[in-house]
Amino acid sequence: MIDKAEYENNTVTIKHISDFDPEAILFCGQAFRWAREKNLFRGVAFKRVVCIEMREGTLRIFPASKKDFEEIWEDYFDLKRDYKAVKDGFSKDIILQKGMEYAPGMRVLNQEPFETMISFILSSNNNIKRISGIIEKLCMRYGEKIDFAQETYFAFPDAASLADAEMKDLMECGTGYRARYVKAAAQAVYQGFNLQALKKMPYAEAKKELTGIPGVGEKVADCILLYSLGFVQAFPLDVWVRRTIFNLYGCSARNDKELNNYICSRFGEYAGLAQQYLFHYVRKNRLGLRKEEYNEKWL
DNA sequence: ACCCAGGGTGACG
DNA sequence: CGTCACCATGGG
Repeated sequence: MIDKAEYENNTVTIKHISDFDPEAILFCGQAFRWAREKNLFRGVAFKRVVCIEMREGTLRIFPASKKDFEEIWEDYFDLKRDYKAVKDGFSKDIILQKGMEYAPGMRVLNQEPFETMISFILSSNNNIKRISGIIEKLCMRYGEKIDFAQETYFAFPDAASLADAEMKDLMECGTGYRARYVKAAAQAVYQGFNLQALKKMPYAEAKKELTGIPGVGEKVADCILLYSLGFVQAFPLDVWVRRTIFNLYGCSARNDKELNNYICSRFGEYAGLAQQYLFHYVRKNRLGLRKEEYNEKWL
């Protein structure tokens, strides 16, 4: 848990925060709209620009009022969750232990559902650097202007503006063959598909609803569920995590059903958080590319 | 010239 | 149900 927050000069200050590593949290591939300037991290979310700074165990969030913190950032940064307890539950897993050791301050954000949906539709068969670039161009073309510190930023576009977008313009942003998915998904939301309502459904049902949207398959659905709808059991299976499960864990599942059972029984109700430690760890260290590599390199 | 990147879709068996 | 070519685009 965290110490009580203090509010002063439009800045929220939280002392003695142990499980919070901005670099890991913001650049592990779950969010795409953060930038770093030395020790300062600046991001755009909820149509605002916000900065965070970690110094000697103290986290500062600004500009942010008490109201902003309680209504937005406390949940966005998942500050109500006890990550120590979560990590204790994972401590018997020797591979996961390495992941938690590599980034003890990893957290899973709770982002805006529509932004998360579009962002991960764009992630398919793509890489993180390029995804960020595409999203930035979409924001510049379709997002609301935000003036902050003598500079102009752009909010993530709402469903209406992307639903009305011309394919040619979407392509110019670099979306490639995913342009039609972006437009169709935005149209679905604009015409009433209620992302927030998924929060109240069981995991399987919410996932089924999401996979009905063009460009959203199993993996992207799990990303939306985990990163924006509070389903911490959702376990996005990308190429890295898949390699990890088979090459490092030695899973021998023959199909998706067996694989899901393996993950569920192995990682439990917080599987999605485990996934985040694993993904960051193996991707940054380029582990699990082939069988037995883990043992060769680390044991 | 190839291969890969936080995959999804549609066709085919 | 499982497999597979194809899909834009940029970087190695």
